[in-house]
Amino acid sequence: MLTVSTAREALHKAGIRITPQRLMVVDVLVDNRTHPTVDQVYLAVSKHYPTVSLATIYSTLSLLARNGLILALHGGKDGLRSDPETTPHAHAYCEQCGDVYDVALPDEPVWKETHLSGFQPRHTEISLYGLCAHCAQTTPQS
Amino acid sequence: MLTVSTAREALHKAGIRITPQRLMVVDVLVDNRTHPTVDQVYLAVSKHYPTVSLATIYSTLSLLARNGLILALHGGKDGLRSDPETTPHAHAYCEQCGDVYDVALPDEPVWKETHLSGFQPRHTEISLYGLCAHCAQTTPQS
DNA sequence: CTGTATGCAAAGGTTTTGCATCGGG
DNA sequence: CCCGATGCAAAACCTTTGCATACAG
Repeated sequence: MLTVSTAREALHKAGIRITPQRLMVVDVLVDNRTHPTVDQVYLAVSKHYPTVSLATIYSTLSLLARNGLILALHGGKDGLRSDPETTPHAHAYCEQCGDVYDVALPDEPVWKETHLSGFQPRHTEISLYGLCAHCAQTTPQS
Repeated sequence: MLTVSTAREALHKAGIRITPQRLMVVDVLVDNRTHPTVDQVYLAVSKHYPTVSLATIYSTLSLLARNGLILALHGGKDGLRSDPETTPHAHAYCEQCGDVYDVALPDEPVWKETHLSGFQPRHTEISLYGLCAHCAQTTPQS
């Protein structure tokens, strides 16, 4: 799980500059299980650092993702979301309310190595689309 | 696997009008294993139906997806792609050349029912990001 | 000091929308 | 015939880019 010190360390080791903006983005994501959109991260950082720009948020998120510190989620329709939990798990997107939930995976690998035919995966994204428990009640059947 | 007649039947059963544009989109996707982007579908349909509009392609693809006739893939960076093969399988996106490959899955379900905590999945998308066999050679390591 | 990161604004690309017209059932 | 589908264009949206300035190391 992401922490400010591990992020500091990892970025330093990769020869990447530690800036207050980057630390602020990390700080917003630490222990954050809400899978925030880029805009939500931007707003949260803005509160403590009002002059930050959206472009910096994008660049920082992609930097953190490239260095394996966070995951980039492409499932929803609100654009990119971020997840500080990088251990394997799936994400459930509610098509009604838009919320995103974590879903645990079995320990066995999901796909067969022999079926990759030479493809070398770097990261995986498993997305479930449907209705969350709450919306399934209020919207019985579509 | 999608065919023109199954599509006709399914749309008719759902009380949805059969239009030449819609049939043309289906026709482009039948037996198509290239995971075409929206634009590629548009161009292919345009060849036989020059007055078709991009908006119609979007609406038709979303219609077919809503009715379970095709899958919508959100993995790549070229926007939405379509897949007429709706049985469970994963997709491998090459970050170098952008090509999309099919990956077979084991027969066992991927996630634990008990971990869905009430979420009702309607469809699933499993995306692998990395380098395809060809690009892995030419671009040894990043 | 030096070169990278930032902020700003503008551009880029994809997808959606509004509305008049067309045409399938 | 009628209501949904289409085509067109504009709008909305998310994300990237270019460039001058600021600042981390």
